[in-house]
Amino acid sequence: MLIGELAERAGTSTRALRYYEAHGLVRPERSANGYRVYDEAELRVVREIRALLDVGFGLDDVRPFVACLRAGNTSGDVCPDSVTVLRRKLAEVDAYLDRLGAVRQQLHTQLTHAIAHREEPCPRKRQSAH
Amino acid sequence: MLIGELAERAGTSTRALRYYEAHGLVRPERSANGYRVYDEAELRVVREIRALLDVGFGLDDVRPFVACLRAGNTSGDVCPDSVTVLRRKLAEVDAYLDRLGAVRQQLHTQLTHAIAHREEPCPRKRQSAH
DNA sequence: CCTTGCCTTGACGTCGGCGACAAGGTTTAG
DNA sequence: CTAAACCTTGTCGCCGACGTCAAGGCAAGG
Repeated sequence: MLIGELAERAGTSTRALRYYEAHGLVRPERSANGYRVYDEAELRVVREIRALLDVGFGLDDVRPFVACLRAGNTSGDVCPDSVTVLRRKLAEVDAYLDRLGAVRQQLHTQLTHAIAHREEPCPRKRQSAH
Repeated sequence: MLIGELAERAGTSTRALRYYEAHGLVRPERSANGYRVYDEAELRVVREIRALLDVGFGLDDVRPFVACLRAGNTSGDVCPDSVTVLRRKLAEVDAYLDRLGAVRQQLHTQLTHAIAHREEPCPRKRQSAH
């Protein structure tokens, strides 16, 4: 399988695949003419990468999952390093949820307050008049 | 008041103040030697900017609030344009909360599943043996 | 031979809110 | 005179996951 086919089957771009490779997440072989050749297993790897990136992981976070798949597991999640990352990410998400909740609360307060005090008590202030 | 003092009083940097100015949010006068001179009102403006940026607003989102303050209001929230932005931002935050909630759910599922299937049923697979 | 459609390796652009540095002017205190 | 501590404009760096040319090689059909 060449890069174009893999990209399409994995729902991504050739550029992304080369990017992953440059960062050591994918290692295709090369045919005589220099083309990248991927086997079927790489399709799963790339899909794992995509899935994790879509959830907000960075490439570094993804590495353990890829290694886990390469180790022969059917899921990239089951290895200890992956679990560690999952825990950390879950904690990060929780923290972010808290922050966002607080922000939401503040915006809500601000909005209701603003609507209550529409355009302030006095319509137009003479600001520089005398 | 010069830029350094304003920066300190507003809890930000001189770099940030010049940046806001470059984007039309603050307009200091200039003294004879070319120094930026701010009056007290600008302190409130800058604090409004900071507060909104800290909540996740972009500079463009902040503009209406600044204009509202400049129009003579004690709060930057009360003008219609500000209210519009507040509504939009609230909606954005809500949408993001939903997404993050879903992500959290998925991570949680993934994590519990991973812990349940620690290192897969079969300890070590002979992958190329044979 | 030519075109079409793959593939290759660079290398710069993106988005935002600044940080950091360069090279210089001003004012004040010693 | 000089150092210190302000100020000025200008420009590059950052972070991340790519998008988007650029310039060219290779395979295959008409």
